[in-house]
Amino acid sequence: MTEQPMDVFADKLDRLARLSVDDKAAIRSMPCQLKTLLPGIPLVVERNTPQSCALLLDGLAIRSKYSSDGARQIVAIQLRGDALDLQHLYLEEADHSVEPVTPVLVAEVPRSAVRHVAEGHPNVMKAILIDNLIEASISREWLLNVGRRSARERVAHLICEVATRLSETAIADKHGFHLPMTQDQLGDATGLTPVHVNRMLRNLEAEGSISRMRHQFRIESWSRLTATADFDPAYLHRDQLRAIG
Amino acid sequence: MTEQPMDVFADKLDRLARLSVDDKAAIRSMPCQLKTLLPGIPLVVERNTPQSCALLLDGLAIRSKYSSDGARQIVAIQLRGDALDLQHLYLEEADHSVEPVTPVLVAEVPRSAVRHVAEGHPNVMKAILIDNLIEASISREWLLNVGRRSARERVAHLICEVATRLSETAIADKHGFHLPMTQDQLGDATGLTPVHVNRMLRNLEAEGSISRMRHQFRIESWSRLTATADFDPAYLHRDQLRAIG
DNA sequence: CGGGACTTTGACTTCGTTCAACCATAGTGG
DNA sequence: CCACTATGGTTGAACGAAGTCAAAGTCCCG
Repeated sequence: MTEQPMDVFADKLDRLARLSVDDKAAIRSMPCQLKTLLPGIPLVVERNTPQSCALLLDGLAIRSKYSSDGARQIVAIQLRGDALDLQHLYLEEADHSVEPVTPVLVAEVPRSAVRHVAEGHPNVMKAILIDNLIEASISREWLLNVGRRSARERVAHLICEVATRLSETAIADKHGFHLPMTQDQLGDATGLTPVHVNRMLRNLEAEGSISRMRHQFRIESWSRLTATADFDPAYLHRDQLRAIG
Repeated sequence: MTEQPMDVFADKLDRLARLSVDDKAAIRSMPCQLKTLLPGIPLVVERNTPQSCALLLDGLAIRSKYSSDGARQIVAIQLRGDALDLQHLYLEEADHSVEPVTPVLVAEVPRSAVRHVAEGHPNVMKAILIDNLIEASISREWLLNVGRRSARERVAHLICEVATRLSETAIADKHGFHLPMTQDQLGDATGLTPVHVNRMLRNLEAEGSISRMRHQFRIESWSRLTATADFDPAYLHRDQLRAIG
């Protein structure tokens, strides 16, 4: 993390929509505050009005919603480099919560600053729009996953997605990566119980698709895993991203 | 429909983010083509590159995704006044399909025209962003619905959502509205089989929450229905919309 | 080295699915 | 005007995938 945090943000948005030198300068000039947050300390709380946007510099976070009887549904997983609260940039009330899964390092920018830069720089607004379009595409795929796939397929699909997204940021190649989520959390992401997630993981291990050691995953057969997961990465719209340069 | 189609579009976006006279004029000047499409003729096909954005002037449409074994998940329901393809404005490949449920009347605008206006008019871009933010919030709620609620709750929740959204456009009050979806489609929207949807509908009727005649629904007890549905309309972000005037 | 959080396993239950038959309604062509 | 057909809705019985409950087992951290 030798780079300035706002450089990371500028680069991220630049990959979504080509930014001018001026656009990038505006982003870099935004005030930001580095924070480390621990699991249990939410970044955004459902029904509150968020006052800042955070960029996830390190660690793992989840977006979640709760039903009135306390059941949790995880609606997205956020990895290093993801923007954590562009979702609420123009909404008064947060419709879901964001919380760390591991200790996270974030750069917090006042919402007003992001709005100001976005409104004065069409390319920035456009990049934020595209970021949201991709996030929305991912939640539609999750809807298909949870609504129409079997338990086995669901967990395999989640593993495929995380492996693919992590491999972009070079934190993992497709053959080994760290996913520090508990089986309880994996269940809340897939609409299953933790007990059943466990059975499906062991099942995927038994058939030789993956192997695990603690939270370290290893893909033993990408082709078999994607086949059982019905995984097609088109919904991630990775082609949309310009190469990191 | 005495109004010009692009006036409807301008008004819609104006309710999401205050537009200037100039912004609205730009929208009105976009070329558009009225079309009537019948069920079975999709507006957008997954994996294609959409060349236009459509505004739904009348009728009912759905967004859907298919798993490789042919199962369908409906990921959104589009009502009169909804924009049908702002989702793909800046994405090369459609990640889901859009198809009519009833005959629909749409106004199609070339994608390039929408992009051009949006890029020259920050408020328009902002309105499009907000539209997408709200759509994304709805799919997160659907994820909670499908992932964590019982069959009864799911169908009750869907009915609450449609009733609420329809009541905004004054097509329905909360006590009676037309929802021309088959039980098969309701199942694909809730992650259930049509047979079970039927049982749940009859169940909701039996307890006196709703009544039906063909596809005409009537809410007999809004409080009971919302209670069984665990329905809280906050996720629709209706407060975000400026009044129609 | 003791305690708490997480994982694993087994036995049993349940919610929703599947399969299959039957009914209702609307549209069609003779 | 009425059979004929198609599509969608309704119901029941049997089945099965995933949930629930409970008890061990494992790992980490203080």
